[in-house]
Amino acid sequence: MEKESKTRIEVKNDAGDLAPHVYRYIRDMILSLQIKSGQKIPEASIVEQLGISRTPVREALRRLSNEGLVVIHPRRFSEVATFNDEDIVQLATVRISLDSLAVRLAIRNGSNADFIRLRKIIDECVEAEKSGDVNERIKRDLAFHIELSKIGLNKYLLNIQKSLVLKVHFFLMMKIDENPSTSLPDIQDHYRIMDALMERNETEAIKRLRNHMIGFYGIDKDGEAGFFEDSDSFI
Amino acid sequence: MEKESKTRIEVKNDAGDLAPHVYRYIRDMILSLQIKSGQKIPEASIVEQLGISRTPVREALRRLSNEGLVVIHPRRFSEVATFNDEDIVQLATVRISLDSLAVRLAIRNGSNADFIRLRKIIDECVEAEKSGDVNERIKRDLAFHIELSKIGLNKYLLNIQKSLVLKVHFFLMMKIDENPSTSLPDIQDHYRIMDALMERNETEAIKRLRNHMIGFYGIDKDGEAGFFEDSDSFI
DNA sequence: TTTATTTTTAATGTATACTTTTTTCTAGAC
DNA sequence: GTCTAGAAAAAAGTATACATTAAAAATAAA
Repeated sequence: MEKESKTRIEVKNDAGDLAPHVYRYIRDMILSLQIKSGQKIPEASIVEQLGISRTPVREALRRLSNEGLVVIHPRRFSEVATFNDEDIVQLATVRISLDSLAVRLAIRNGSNADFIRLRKIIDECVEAEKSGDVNERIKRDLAFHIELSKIGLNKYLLNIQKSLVLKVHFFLMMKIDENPSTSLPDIQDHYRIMDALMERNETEAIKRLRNHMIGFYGIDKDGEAGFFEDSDSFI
Repeated sequence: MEKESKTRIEVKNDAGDLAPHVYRYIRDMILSLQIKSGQKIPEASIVEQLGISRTPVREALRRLSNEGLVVIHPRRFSEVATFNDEDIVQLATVRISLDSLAVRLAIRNGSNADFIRLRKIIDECVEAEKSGDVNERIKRDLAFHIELSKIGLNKYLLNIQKSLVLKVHFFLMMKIDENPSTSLPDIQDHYRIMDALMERNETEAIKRLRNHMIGFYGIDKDGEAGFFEDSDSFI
């Protein structure tokens, strides 16, 4: 009761804009594994937790569905999406293509100041790892990839990357929850990519980026991303 | 009055699912230029046209906003999105990366039957061009790229491509509306890409695909800024 | 005539009421 | 004991009512 009314007040603070709040609320519940894969998300439960009406809740759920974090079964229920290993390979496959593009664009459009900002994000990721905050560790890891796309100044690329990264974030949190000793992508790789970026060495940056992702996602030559070996040919 | 009730009945036919109908209704209004770039889309106008309530209309508008065909100004109004040449260069830049990936995946996962289906789509596009149906001509042209992604069996790639192609569709319709003599992408290129696909010649297929898109959109080989300035080939 | 202020209006955001469908629970048959 | 049928409940889809805000209009002041 006490908690409910508190939340209500907080959400109501900048009313007229409930849906984005609810969106973040549910999204963060999912990313922090307070609701897990396959678990139902009844509109009523969110309504009751936030003390608002169904309208903005439905809007938030639809948006999350669009982003693939929630699956809506019409007239039945909404549930947290499930990602299997095949899904993640598919995600990674697209990400490798787009991150490669991001590197190219970043080298063309990025200033040294941009790259220094990028390096700072890696530093923060290292900090998070030291402190043991896994969620923050993952967030900063992925923030590197997002920032890289930002530097490229292509809004469509950036939007797509955000949407993909959101799902990867959830997947990694899940994996770690299942098995706390799950290894994460090697942060040091990011520094290596950075070095190539600052030298404006596109080929090398892309090569390191691909190794980084292919290595982590375990995509072998027979897997989908095996193609990426000889592909500095395109674009 | 008469028209209103007719539409209402039609929409109500499979009620319980109004939002998707409304989504398609507004989307097709936009793609067919019945509502043009920058024009406002008051919820009330759709409500009145379809004889339904605001709820599913709002849902449809939000979805269109997610897909970038509509811009929602909170508490003010929704309008049809505007795409300038820079936007289209950015879109095309991402598409080239993703279509290249699509070619790789298609060669890896596609059967001969898949490619025959693909060729049929090109044939239909040629038909549409002969018949002078510009909308169908564009639709079939883009259907080729969508089908190519479908063959690759990567759902994330496919979703992204659909979303990008939707915007390109609108942009091309707009350009043709502004200047009816606007040239469209060369259909024959699709046959050339097809040939390489059937030979499972990845390098050649990608090369032809890139030439196809770069040629039309006037993007330089670095995947960066376009050259609309000096190319009257483009619009 | 112009500009500032107030009022009105029109539009969106939110809450609630109503409808329809799906699920759950229970009673009865086998 | 389980299976089926029907009633009851729960949940989502839709419609409508209400609240809030921003634009437009109207009025007042300079």
